[in-house]
Amino acid sequence: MDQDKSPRCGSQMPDFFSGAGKETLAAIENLKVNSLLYAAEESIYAAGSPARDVYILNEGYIKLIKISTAGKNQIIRVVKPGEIFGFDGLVDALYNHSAVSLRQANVCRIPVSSLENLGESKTEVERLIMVKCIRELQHADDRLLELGAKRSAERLASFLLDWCSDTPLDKWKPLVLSRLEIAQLLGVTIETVSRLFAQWKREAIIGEQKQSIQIKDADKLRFIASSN
Amino acid sequence: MDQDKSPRCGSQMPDFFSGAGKETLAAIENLKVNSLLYAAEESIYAAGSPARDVYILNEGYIKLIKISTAGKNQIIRVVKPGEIFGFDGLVDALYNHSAVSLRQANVCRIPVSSLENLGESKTEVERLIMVKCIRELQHADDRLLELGAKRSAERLASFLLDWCSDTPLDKWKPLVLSRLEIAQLLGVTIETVSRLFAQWKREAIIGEQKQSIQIKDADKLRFIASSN
DNA sequence: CGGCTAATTGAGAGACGTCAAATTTGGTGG
DNA sequence: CCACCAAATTTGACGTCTCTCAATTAGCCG
Repeated sequence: MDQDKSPRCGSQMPDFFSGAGKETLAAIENLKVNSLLYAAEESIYAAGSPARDVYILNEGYIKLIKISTAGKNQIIRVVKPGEIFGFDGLVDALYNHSAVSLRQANVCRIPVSSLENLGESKTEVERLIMVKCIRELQHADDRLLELGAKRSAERLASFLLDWCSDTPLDKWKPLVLSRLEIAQLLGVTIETVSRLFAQWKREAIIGEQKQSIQIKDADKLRFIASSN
Repeated sequence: MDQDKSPRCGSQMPDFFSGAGKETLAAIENLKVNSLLYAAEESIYAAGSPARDVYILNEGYIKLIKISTAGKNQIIRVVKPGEIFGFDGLVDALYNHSAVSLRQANVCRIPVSSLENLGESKTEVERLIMVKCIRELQHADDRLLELGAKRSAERLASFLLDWCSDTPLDKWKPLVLSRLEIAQLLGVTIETVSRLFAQWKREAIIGEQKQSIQIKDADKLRFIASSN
């Protein structure tokens, strides 16, 4: 797993650092961090294990999950290409959640220790991480509102709108998540998700084919997303 | 509101900076930021308004809230003394949530612009904020699990355990939140909270007197918090 | 074409929300 | 210090959304 012939970060500098200055880019480049390939459903790190590395997702999708003492899975967040994740190690000894690949994924693994030794560039990297953290915190705020104050139809509708927000209305958008995973993300059951999908397909609000979805009636979906 | 005779930050350096070096402390001191006094239920900033300042809570409690399009309130987080909050302005133009004092509160207001002009110390402040952000993100992870995967009794039980975690079992801990606010924090109704309180008081799991609570049977409460 | 998993669909139960009324609490002024 | 009022909390009865359990169907891979 560790030694594979995938290109190292240098040859495909992660999006995450796109805002960094020249010297920082060079410093990162110098780390010669290898990128790793994960198949679907592989564990990248587990909650409670030593948080030695920070990760950047080059390609594919990752889910960050937590499991309740009662054994229920909750998907905290879906990581998209270009994003950094797993930075608990900058503050704590252990990861606070688990990371699992949704499908084949290509990630850069950067040891926390090498970030600490970046010298001049360290502060810029910390600034980038601070910025990313603030954004993620805003996203977490939004999700807390979803889970705390909305019904299942509203949650699913806003999820679909958000998921397809980068896709033209007449295009198909790959739905990387299974029904179960959507359920675990939204804090509902798989049956509830399935029933809403079925209903909305009948009502021609959305379409689905071959793991891809399309929003056919965005207005109606937006109405559902925000109507008690 | 702006001009009040409360001491400025300098005379009571906020806890948040306690980890900072000498020079940074001096630089912050130099900002001569005034502290502000808020009565209960006053707005400190509103979601969607220009995020010009960062705040540090010296004394009292603040709730960060969001309101859904359907009009439901969700408490995102309760800010405790020594914590920084409202740092959206470091990244975005607008606040992503609203901040309201729970009771009388004393806060330091620091313009984002003055943080930008800290010179040498800027990077250390950014690092402190990064650290705080990562911690808050971990806390948000935990709350997403609560709201997404747990029943009302489990949510309330873990909230009480968390709220009282700094208090000896035989001491009374002031409960700053009303029933309504607890409900808005946990994503349930006020009636549900009230019923659980009543039941647990009957069963001598908790006690309550004059806005303060006490956990009488921590084991039982922990069991409830983690048992489906 | 079988065999396996994922997804759908139905029926029934239960947790929680909603609505309404009763009770307590806290604050105010006499 | 007490009476009084408004707001907060409690309690009950009822409805409903969502979960649970179970059976069926669809989709996919060898």
